[in-house]
Amino acid sequence: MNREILQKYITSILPMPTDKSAFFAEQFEPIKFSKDELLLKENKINKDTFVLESGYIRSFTFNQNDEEVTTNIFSAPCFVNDFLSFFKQQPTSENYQCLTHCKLWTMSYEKVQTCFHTYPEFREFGRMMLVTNYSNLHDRMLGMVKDTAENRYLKLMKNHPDIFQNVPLKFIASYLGITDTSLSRIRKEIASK
Amino acid sequence: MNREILQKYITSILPMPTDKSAFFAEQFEPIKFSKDELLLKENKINKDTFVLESGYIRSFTFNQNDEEVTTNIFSAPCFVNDFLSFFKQQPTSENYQCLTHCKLWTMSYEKVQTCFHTYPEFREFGRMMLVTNYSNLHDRMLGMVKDTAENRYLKLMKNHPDIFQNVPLKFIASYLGITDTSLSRIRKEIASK
DNA sequence: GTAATTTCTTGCCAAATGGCAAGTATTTAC
DNA sequence: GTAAATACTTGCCATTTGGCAAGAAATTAC
Repeated sequence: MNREILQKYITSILPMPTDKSAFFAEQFEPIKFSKDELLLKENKINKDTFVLESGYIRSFTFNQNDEEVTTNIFSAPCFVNDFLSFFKQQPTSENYQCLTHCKLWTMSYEKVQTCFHTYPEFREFGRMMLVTNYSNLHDRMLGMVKDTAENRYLKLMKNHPDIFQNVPLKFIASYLGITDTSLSRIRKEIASK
Repeated sequence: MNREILQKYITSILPMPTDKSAFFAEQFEPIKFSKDELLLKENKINKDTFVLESGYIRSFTFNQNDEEVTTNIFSAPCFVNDFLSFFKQQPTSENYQCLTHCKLWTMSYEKVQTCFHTYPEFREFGRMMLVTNYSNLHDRMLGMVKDTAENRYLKLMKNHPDIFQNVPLKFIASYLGITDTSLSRIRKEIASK
């Protein structure tokens, strides 16, 4: 595992002096998960925050017909958390599942709180992390309202081509809000052009 | 205008002693907008944060065909902000338009920063505000992926029946990710049951 | 390496949603 | 109060997406 990747990711969220980012990166602990392991289970509390260094994770829940729905796909580097569950220390309603072997950095809720209280820059960092994640989610929401399924597919393909090499299409389809059958047809249609 | 409403709303986001919430409520200034006025314009920076006391606001942008798309509908009490534009002080890509006469409470970016630096509880409040808004957006996202258009309509009807009395259906339809024609048919279908 | 499992594609048809245009209802402007 | 503008509904038909099932392709387990 490579703590410099973590440090660089921290700086990408909030630019700061190297010694600061290095110190904050020091506060995380490395952890590895195997494929198919669950990082977080529904009805449990998200007690640790995670930063993904390498690998792929999805979150999923169930619809009215008890079918799995993939709600998010995480590709490194990024935070992997249910923010509501983590910051309010209340149960989550989703499952977080590793789709590949995963390397992560983790920090306990208590330690995060301590850092918030102790280091002003860490607070700024935390705030920017939330704002960035809010903004990403907002953009995804806009896509759901503005774009066709085909355009959502094309955007994901453009921004995260790596996901298509590492995550089964059925999960990607669900994440895009369509069925795997439809995604297969959209791909066929695009390929024929 | 009624500052107690603001104070109560602050407490609903993060429970705190009355004197604290009263003090924070004091930091906001009242402001009123007429119907159709723009609170925030695309390409401008979101320089003030707003809390809506009464009235209805929508945010909108444009799709590839230059058609307006309603991205959010705000009903009191709630924060009305482009968080990315506000916290990063960078231009927004959306327009925020009053759909009725609106009463709001406002605080400048500089004052928010000062309060963050000065009052630990204000920081906590700001964090919870972000987490709450993230969570609401996340739930809306889940609805887009999990629910049919009809179910999204029914949920909105259940959780915010007041919106249907105050916001034109064409904006609601767009917000739900469908056309006004489809919404009209869904309503007809439901009424016939 | 082979069998079993999972994933992906495709054909058939159904259901949901959209586009357009006309007509009705409601709201706004003066 | 009346005319104009806006919002909403509806019919007709097209397009998109879904459901199911069968088969092909790829991956996994042993």
